[in-house]
Amino acid sequence: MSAEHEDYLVLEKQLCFSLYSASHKLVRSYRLLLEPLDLTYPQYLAMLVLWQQPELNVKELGEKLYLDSGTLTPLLKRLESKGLVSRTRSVQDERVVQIRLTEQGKALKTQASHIPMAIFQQSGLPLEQLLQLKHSCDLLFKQLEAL
Amino acid sequence: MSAEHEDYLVLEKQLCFSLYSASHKLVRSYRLLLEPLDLTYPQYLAMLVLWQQPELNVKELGEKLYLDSGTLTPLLKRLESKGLVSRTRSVQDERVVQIRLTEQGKALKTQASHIPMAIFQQSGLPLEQLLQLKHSCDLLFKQLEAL
DNA sequence: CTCAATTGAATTGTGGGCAATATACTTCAA
DNA sequence: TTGAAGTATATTGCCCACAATTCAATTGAG
Repeated sequence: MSAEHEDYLVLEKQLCFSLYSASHKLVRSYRLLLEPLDLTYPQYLAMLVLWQQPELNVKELGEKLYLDSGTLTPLLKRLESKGLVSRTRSVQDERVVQIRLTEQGKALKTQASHIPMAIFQQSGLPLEQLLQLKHSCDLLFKQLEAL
Repeated sequence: MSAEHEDYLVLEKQLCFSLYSASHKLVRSYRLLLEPLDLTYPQYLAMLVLWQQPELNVKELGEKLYLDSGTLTPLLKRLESKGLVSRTRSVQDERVVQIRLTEQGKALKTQASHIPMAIFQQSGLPLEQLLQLKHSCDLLFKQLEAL
């Protein structure tokens, strides 16, 4: 192993660890904000999609969130048990499960409206830097996707 | 709820989701590279620390990785069962568990030496942008930490 | 010196992620 | 029309993440 390569095996120098840690820290920051809504961060992400499109199936939701049914099925069952969504098999194609926002689920949007701004303020970073960070993350995602 | 605030409740506009998705995608990208080493990404992170500092206790490791004993104890037991580390209670203070790299654990570093470069190439982004991304992630982490 | 407070690790319980597999349903071509 | 291939969801099993709790060991104030 060359000394040159060895240098890269240092935790503090790795972008990946920074991204990994920042992502977990962010999820932890959401925890307090989401506690009053009784949602976890992945559940909140699912609700974000449903607030835009109140009815879609598991596959469509998975494509938006980049998550598979092994993750979504139990998550959606938990949302269902809280009365926020309904899960019903499609009549046309019985393989498909339609997810629908309930009235209670729709109502929750009001309580969530302050969250994006709250997180923005907690980040303490200028908007421009956050937008650039988002852009780089999106680009990185697409590059790794393409492989 | 103002329409202004409502606009922010859109998945695609959220930095947090971009960061979250990029982080998961990155971990998935490591999976193939780490498979020959029989390591998961969090296990690889622990090994990175140990390759720099072959002996430290659980608390010290947790401080470096921002993980607690609830995560590390089972992870370290798995590394132990693979013969990569040893776990022994300190004689001076029996509350402390010392983690030590085994010879096999040290030897694994050679097989890992190409990984940082491989990931860099897979990212397809210029070094400068990656460094800037890392810097923003580190800054975001510190800001959220400070609350 | 003693006992209350603190500390380090482990355990428990809940909730993601995700690969692999299973199952039921649908489609399509021979 | 039938059987093979493809599709949508669910299940299982393993691993991480973390809050809350427990427990033993240590420390320190009085």
